[in-house]
Amino acid sequence: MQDGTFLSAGDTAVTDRGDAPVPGTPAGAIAALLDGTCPVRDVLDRIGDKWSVLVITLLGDGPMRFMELKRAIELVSQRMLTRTLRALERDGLITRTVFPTVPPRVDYELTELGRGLHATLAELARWSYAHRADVEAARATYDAREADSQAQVEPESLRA
Amino acid sequence: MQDGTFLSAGDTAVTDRGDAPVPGTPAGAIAALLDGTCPVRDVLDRIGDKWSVLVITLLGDGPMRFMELKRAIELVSQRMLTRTLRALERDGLITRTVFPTVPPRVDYELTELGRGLHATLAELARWSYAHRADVEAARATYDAREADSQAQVEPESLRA
DNA sequence: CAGTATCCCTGCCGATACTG
DNA sequence: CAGTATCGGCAGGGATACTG
Repeated sequence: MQDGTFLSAGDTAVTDRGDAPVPGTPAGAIAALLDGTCPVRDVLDRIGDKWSVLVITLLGDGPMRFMELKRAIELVSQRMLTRTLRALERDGLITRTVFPTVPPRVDYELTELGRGLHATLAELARWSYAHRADVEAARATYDAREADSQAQVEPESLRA
Repeated sequence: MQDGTFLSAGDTAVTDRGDAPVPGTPAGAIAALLDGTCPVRDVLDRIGDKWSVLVITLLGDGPMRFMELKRAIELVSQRMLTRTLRALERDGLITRTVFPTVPPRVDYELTELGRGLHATLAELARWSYAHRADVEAARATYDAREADSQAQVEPESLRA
């Protein structure tokens, strides 16, 4: 299974660019990525949704109960918070502890696995934050060019 | 602006867990994250979509032209490939070079910024791949528990 | 070849109401 | 408090047809 592991996520380090000429393109790995066969896709799907990263981040500072999370995020609907928590629990990233009191109390906490992802996400966040100016500048430049090319087509509306 | 930077992505390293007790919960940072004010959300949105990571990965091995990418991914629609490439270009992650030949030829290539993200994504991919078994096991366990609890409700259908 | 334009459908997600 | 159930909007993304 060490043929076309997506992003060379396998055994060797590939932090920099092309260390291998790439045979023909890892078509197998790509197919796997789309089938849901690829473990990378799983994580991508999880962090791609609107709330998971937020929850993982909040739980990075220790366990919280349902309403604590709800109030902390505040813009999330009850439905989505529940779904998000269930998905994270299913993937073994958080634990769900029910205290059979009345009213009920449920604590959510990162597992060891969850803390690992939390750390990796922090890496990504750090990169994003460090390069926020570059991205913003790139967008400004791009949008300015767009506006210019539009300006050469639209002026007729002023001559009407 | 060093109050509640999301995921502590600011100036200090936080690779491991909670190094600060967290005052009250960084409500401001969370609001910013949802407003689109947060640079982390930008990256999350980008890598959260279906094709961006794939494209960045493929371009990690050098420039490619439109049809090369299309054929490499093969399941992507023309429409979505174009949109993905435009978004990446706008964010300054790739460059688009048009050769005014006939038929036209367009090359896409990672920028310096893009190569940085490529490296960070490789980190994430490596983590995902390294822990794929844990996630799979967690899911199996979870799903088995689910099936069990269902089994105590459903049997009536067998007694009908 | 490298796109743009149009149609359409699925599923994500929010709002609301109800329950143990 | 901590959920589940149901309805509905709308954006992401695919299929197809057309263009420079």
